[in-house]
Amino acid sequence: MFQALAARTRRDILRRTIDHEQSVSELARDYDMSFAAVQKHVAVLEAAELIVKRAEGRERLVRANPDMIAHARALLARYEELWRSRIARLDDLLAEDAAGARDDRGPDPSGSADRPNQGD
Amino acid sequence: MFQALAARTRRDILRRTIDHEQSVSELARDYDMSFAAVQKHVAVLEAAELIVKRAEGRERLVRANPDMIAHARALLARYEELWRSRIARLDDLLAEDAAGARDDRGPDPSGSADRPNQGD
DNA sequence: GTAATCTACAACCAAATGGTTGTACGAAAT
DNA sequence: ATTTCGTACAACCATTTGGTTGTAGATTAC
Repeated sequence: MFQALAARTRRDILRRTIDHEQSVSELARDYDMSFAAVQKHVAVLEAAELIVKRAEGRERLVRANPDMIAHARALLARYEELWRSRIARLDDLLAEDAAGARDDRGPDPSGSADRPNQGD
Repeated sequence: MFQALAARTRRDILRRTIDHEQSVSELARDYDMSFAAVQKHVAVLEAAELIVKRAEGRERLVRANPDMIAHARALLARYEELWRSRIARLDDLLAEDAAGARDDRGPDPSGSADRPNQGD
C-alpha cells in the first residue's frame, strides 16, 4: 500500500478521484504520458485497494476508497502512538530520576521540530 | 518519503528506532541480510528525514524523527479532508437545489441526500 | 603497536518499476 | 457494417531498487 502511494502520479490520481469518479481516459488526458502508463498506475492503485473501478458502458470509472486511505493514516498514527508512549515512559523515568541528578542532556521532544520540508 | 516507507524492513527500522536509538550494527544484527544492506536502508530513511543519525565514537546512533512521521500522516489526512469536503459540497448542492427549485423556506436534510454517487 | 569493530562506499547483479509501442476486443457512434 | 473510442494486455526498454561482496577509514580493545 505504501508502495502504491510512493509515486507522485498515483497520489495525484488518488486525489483527483476523491473529488469525483473519472474514467481512465479522462485521467490519462491530463498527464504527459501514454494512456497505457496511466492505466498501469490505476491498476497498482486498484491492487492496493486504494481505488475501486466500476464499469459503465465501455468506460471504467475510478473512484478513491477512503477506507483504505484512513487505514494508511492509522498505520502511521500507530507510529506516533509508539512515540508518545515512549515520551510517557521517559517522563516517568525523569520524574523518578529528578529526585537525584538533574541532567539537561536528553531527548528534547518539544524542540525537535526540524524543518519538515522536502522529501515527499 | 512514501517511497522510503514503502519497504517493510525500513518501516521496521523506523518502528524500532522510535523506541530508542540504536546503532546501525545493532539494527543489522536482527535482519537476515548483510550489514551493508541495512546500512543502505538507513541511508534511505535518513535522506527522507524519517530518521536522524548521531555520531558517538565509532558508532552511528539512529533515532526516528517523529515530525516527519506526523508529516506523512498529515498528508494522508488531507486526502481524508478532501473526501469530507466533497461530501459537504454535495450536501450544499442538494440544499441549494432544493431551495432553488422551490420557493420553500429552509433546506431539506432529512432523507433527500441519499445518492452521493452520480449514476451508481 | 596490532587486532577487532563500526561504518562508509564502490562495484556488481537480479528483480521490480515506470515508461513505451503494438495488438486485440467490446461498446458506441457513424 | 465500419469506424472510432475506451480499455486491457503483451513485449520491450531504461532506470531504480534491494541485495551482495569487497575495500578502506576511524575508533576502540588488547
